[in-house]
Amino acid sequence: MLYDVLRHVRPLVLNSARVVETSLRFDDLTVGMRAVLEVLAEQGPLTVPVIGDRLDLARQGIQRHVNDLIDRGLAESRPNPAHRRSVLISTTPAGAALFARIRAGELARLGTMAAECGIEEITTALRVLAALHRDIREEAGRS
Amino acid sequence: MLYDVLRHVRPLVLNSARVVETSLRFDDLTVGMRAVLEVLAEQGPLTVPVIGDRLDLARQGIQRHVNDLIDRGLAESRPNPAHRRSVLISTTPAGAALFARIRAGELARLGTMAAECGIEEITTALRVLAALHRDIREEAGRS
DNA sequence: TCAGTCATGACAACAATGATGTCATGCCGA
DNA sequence: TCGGCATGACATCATTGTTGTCATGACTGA
Repeated sequence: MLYDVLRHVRPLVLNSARVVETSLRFDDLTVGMRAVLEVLAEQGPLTVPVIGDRLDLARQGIQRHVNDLIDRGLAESRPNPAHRRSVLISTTPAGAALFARIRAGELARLGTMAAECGIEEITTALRVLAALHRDIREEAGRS
Repeated sequence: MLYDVLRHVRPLVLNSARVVETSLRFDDLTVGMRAVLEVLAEQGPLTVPVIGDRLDLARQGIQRHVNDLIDRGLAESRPNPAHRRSVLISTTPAGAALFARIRAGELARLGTMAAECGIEEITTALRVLAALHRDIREEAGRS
């Protein structure tokens, strides 16, 4: 049963990435940059390794996305009072505004989907996914 | 709410791919080859374009995985009675046996996960994911 | 204080994979 | 029969996750 859940999520991620990507292309963004922008917009200034933890990705790849965002003026680095080398990354006003617009568009599209599912069903799905994610994440960490 | 579902599935896919990949590395397989092998093992002989439809991927990429599988003796092509050029791809006995072993291992690992979720909750999650997948797939197809 | 260890940024190389384009050829419907 | 389409085969490219390296700052324990 969980096996069928996992079988569904891969094409789901693929297709949602495609949908998101076509919208993003207009703004010259990639899905990776969008993911980093989301974390920055929601969780305030963070260091690159911390962003990697949030997204379950290595810091090296995050660094690329952050550099790309800075090049586009969507993110900026500020001094980290707790660490001289490890700077804090945050969105610029332009980056925050862009991500707000992107998310609004995505929410509008999502609003029409899975219409037959009630809020309690979606909540249940979210809980199952969170539990599965937690345990698979732990299993992945063992390697 | 659906937004939070989508936010969970991406790292979930990433981490499950990592877990699966470490097991697969032992057999010199990639996740792409494993995905094709799964479709072949479950849905009998199929043409390359049909496999692509099942996985929501372009036939060109599938062709690479199929060629790799054939190189390893895990899949083979047989004449297609309905089409002279478009051959049918099927698993070899070795391929079927390998995938059965792989899946057994994966199921064993999955058995310990999301233990606090009941069968009806997982069923609900599956239904929500299927509905979301269906609508996002349609949205992706429009581009 | 000092030495060893770790975290971090910066940079590089690589592999997997999905996207895209092309071309020749077989298939199918008008 | 002819034109459009599907298919295999081949090629190229971009994204992205992985891995390794190195210098430097931070931290910990003796």
